[in-house]
Amino acid sequence: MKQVICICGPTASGKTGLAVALAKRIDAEVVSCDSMQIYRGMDIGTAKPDAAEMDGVAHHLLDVAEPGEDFSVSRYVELADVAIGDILSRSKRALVCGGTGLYMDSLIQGQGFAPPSGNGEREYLEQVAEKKGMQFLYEMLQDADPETAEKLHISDRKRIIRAMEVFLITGLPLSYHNAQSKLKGPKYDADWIGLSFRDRTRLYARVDARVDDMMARGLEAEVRRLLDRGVDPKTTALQAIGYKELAAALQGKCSVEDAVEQIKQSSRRYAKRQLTWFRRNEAIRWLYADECSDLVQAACKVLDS
RNA sequence: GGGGGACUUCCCGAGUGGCCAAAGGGGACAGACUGUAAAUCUGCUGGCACUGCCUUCGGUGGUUCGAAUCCACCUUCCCCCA
Repeated sequence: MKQVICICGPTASGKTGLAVALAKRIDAEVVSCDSMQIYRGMDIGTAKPDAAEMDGVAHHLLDVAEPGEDFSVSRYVELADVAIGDILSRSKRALVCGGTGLYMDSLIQGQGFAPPSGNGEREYLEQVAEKKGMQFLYEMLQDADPETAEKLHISDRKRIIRAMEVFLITGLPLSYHNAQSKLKGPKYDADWIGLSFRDRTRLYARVDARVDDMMARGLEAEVRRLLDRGVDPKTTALQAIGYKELAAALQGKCSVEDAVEQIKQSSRRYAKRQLTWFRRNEAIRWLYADECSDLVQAACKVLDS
């Protein structure tokens, strides 16, 4: 099985720096695993590494889509598979690094995804939800896929719609697809390294400081550029933290100062959610930046063990 | 110096005699998550020996069977007149 290294953890924990340093040490290339760094023109707010930070280490899966373009986990997995294949074919090691847990897990597990709709199934389901209400839609799912329905809360509109969509498109329940996918087992043999802080307040302080830094480096102008270019504020890319808040400020909905506070808070909560996601992965060997003086060495130790 | 107003659980903020450990919102914390994921959804938030008890609504002292709610005085803050 193909061998990869995964570096994950909450935002602002220092993943990028560790990945670059480790890559240089073990002759690896980095495969970014970040749902927002894929967009071109979104650099400051996504903390996308620049040439200096990359320090000569090749990075993949950055700038592969236009803001406004549809993107998804399955597309990410496709592209990342290609990138990893390419890296390994050149006898280098692949270092998957990022904070988008769903993308990373899907990639490593080789998660199969139901085919795209295309026939208006989602639109139809949106309408059902609108006109008949969630209770009705939820009952539809209970009939179609009781197993999934049981796991979902009735307020979980997005997932209920998706589960029903899969059923309408394939005629089979989502739970069945997932079970099938699981049977195949993981696609990669991954060494998992998690990077975090033992003291959460330290992590949050870093998050806040980084937001101030982003503002100092021109995040506001970056957001304005996207809006001027005609990128729809409702698009997925502009739902990114830092972008949605400043877009609102630029549209006069709040002050820039308020937006900045909002960004810090959203970022902290995001970090918290990432921690929740990764914590359930028992394969992760955690490194704590606030109690480890040489993270690269610690990471190498994990890889050797 | 005189007059008026405010002080509620981490924050904002409801509550004007029992149905109040105290609405609602925020934050924090915890969890979920499989083609929008930096998105979306859920739970929880005084203490405990927890179908009950204890401590809490600026402080002290009263009234009352019973007070966050009424009275007196005091602290702090705000506004107005001087």
